[in-house]
Amino acid sequence: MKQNTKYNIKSNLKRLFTYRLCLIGFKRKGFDRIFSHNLGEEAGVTAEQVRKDFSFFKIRGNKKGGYQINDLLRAIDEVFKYQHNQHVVIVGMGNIGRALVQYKRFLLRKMIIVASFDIDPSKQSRRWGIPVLPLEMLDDIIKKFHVKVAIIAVPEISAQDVLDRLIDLGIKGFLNFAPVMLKTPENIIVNNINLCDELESVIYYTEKVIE
Amino acid sequence: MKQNTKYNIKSNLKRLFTYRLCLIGFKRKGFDRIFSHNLGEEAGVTAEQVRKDFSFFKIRGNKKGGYQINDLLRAIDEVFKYQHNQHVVIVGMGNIGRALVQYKRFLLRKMIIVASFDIDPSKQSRRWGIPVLPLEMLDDIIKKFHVKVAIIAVPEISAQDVLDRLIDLGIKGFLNFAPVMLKTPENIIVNNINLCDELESVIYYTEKVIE
DNA sequence: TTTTATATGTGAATAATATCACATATATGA
DNA sequence: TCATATATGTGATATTATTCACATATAAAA
Repeated sequence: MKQNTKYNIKSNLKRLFTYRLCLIGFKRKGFDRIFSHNLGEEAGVTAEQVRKDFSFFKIRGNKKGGYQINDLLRAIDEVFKYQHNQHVVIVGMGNIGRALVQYKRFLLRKMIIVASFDIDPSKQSRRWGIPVLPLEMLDDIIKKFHVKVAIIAVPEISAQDVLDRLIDLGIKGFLNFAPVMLKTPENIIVNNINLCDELESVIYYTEKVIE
Repeated sequence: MKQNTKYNIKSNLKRLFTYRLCLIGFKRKGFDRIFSHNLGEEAGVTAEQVRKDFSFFKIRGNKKGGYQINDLLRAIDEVFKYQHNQHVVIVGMGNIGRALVQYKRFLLRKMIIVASFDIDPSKQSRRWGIPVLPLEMLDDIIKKFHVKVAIIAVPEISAQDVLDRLIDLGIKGFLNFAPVMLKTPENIIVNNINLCDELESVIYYTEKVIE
């Protein structure tokens, strides 16, 4: 299995996120135990799929007794190495960037946006809770907070430049909102989110179902 | 192939988006013809994959001559039925909602956010270009603009209620940013975007590569 | 015009993923 | 405590997705 730039989140990992979401829902409803059957139904997969996935990630339940929800959540957190906080920087303070720095949920999962960056001096204030800094300060911040992951929310025209620069400064993983295929060396992870594509595919399938 | 709620974008459709992105890039660089080999390299897949995908979507090239980029782009647009504008509503004017209504790129793909909605009366102004309306007006707008697709950007606690209400009003497809598994009847499409999951999976793979 | 080199398009082969089926362990109730 | 019903965990099987391999068409060159 080649670890490469051109890269999709493995579907079993994706399902693990879904399971977590479902488990949190079940917990909220007062359950503390769950069976693969219930979880599968909620997550939209078969019970066997759930068990196979758990098996893959070395998560084990009790024969006949199912799974303790708290155990499962802890085990899933374990997969994501939840012990320590993760520092993240974000480059580009446009619409998307501003939304993300204010997105509180990252904190609940111990992902901390330590600073944001923009070339536009007029944006360089503390208006949005965390500092908006000039790109010259990337090096300092990345070193100071041991940042390994960055969010790219710049216009597509400058995305490749920003990426190259961040890789030089030691960033290994990217969440990219710019609609371009970024070129990277081996062992650099880029997860692209293309909002247009996401909306468009909804429209595509909606029309497919309707007709 | 069961069309269901619990639902992932087919990977060949996803690749079609990637191809488009690459093609736009090639075009910008001055190319007007492309071979499956080039496109595959750029998109991070094999040339055979490119051809199989095109074949699946009934997109055909010229033996020996490759593909005209403009033809390809037109054919891809055809897959997405690009002739007419698509009206979309968005519910929830928090961080994410506000970013999306200002996101210009939707327009380039003829996806038009015709109105946004929020229960908070203090948000009900025209501050962000399009009107922010109370939810009571959903029915009017959906009828007036023949809306079939909605973006849900409300807190998770109210997402299911909003979804149910929108389904009642005839919405068939959803782009959902609330981190919950929404329950829907058959033939309703929900595409979930979970920003925490996306960032977290970058971190996951980044740590995997590093170690 | 004819030749030739080369890119497409697609069945066949392979690989990856998901489901089935059942042996095993154990929670539950008698 | 013991019997039993039932949920897990996982090899075997089926399905789906990708790659291989090559016949075919044709753009480009002679």
